[in-house]
Amino acid sequence: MSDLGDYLRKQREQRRQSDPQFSLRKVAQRIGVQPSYLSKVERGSEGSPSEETLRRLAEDLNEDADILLALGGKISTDLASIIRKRPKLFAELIRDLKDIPDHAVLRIVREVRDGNW
Amino acid sequence: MSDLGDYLRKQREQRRQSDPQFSLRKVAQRIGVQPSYLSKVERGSEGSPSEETLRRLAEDLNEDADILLALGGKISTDLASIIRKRPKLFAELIRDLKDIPDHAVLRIVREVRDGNW
DNA sequence: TGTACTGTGTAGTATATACTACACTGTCGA
DNA sequence: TCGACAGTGTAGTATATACTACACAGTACA
Repeated sequence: MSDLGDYLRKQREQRRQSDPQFSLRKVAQRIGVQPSYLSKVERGSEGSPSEETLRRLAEDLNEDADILLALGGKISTDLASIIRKRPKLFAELIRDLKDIPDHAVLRIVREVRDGNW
Repeated sequence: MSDLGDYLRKQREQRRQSDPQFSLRKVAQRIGVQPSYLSKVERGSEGSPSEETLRRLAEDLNEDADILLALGGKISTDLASIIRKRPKLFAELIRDLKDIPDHAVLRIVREVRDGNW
């Protein structure tokens, strides 16, 4: 039911196979939430955690924060703030890139990185 | 104090000079909010209106919705959803574009549009 | 067999969001 | 001077968000 929940449980269980420190309760304690809450999040019977909590989860599970945030229906505030500074420009770009395949977008990323602009 | 409020008031007042239908009360009625609420929004003594309300405002004032949303601290849900579908890719791209000047970003937009990818 | 874990269910809560309802005051033209 | 506008101030509200607190049942191992 919940993409985020399924993903989190899968990753945590995997980690848990080689390290008992990745029980639900231990993770919950490390990231600073109640185990019952994390349990509900993993089973999708709760809305998405806050950005802060998702970031702590990402760090603890060694996952990419942007991915967890996306699965939780959020966008990193630093990205949002970059976009908000030039809303028309980024709106145009992002909508244009909507249907462009990954490899082509990656080529643009590489071009930008190389300074070919 | 409020960028959004200042902007809205300025645009509305300007429109009002040539068309009395742009009084605060008239606009409020057309977009479906109480005049007192719009008044507070324009003076920045209220948080940002919802995306829906900002969109109606943009339409009524003939302004760009992405700009009003940005001033209101929001990002269009359609953009957010495009990003969330490929979070790593877009996160990387957007962070890389953070300090790239407008004209260079525009060149990329044009390239994408021309299919040079 | 007990104690030390595991995950889960139920109920409640503080804070924020996005407004409404209504009364009030001021201005301006007829 | 009055009626129809204009904008504003105060108070209240429904809903969502992001959790907590605590009790409970099952499993394992010493």
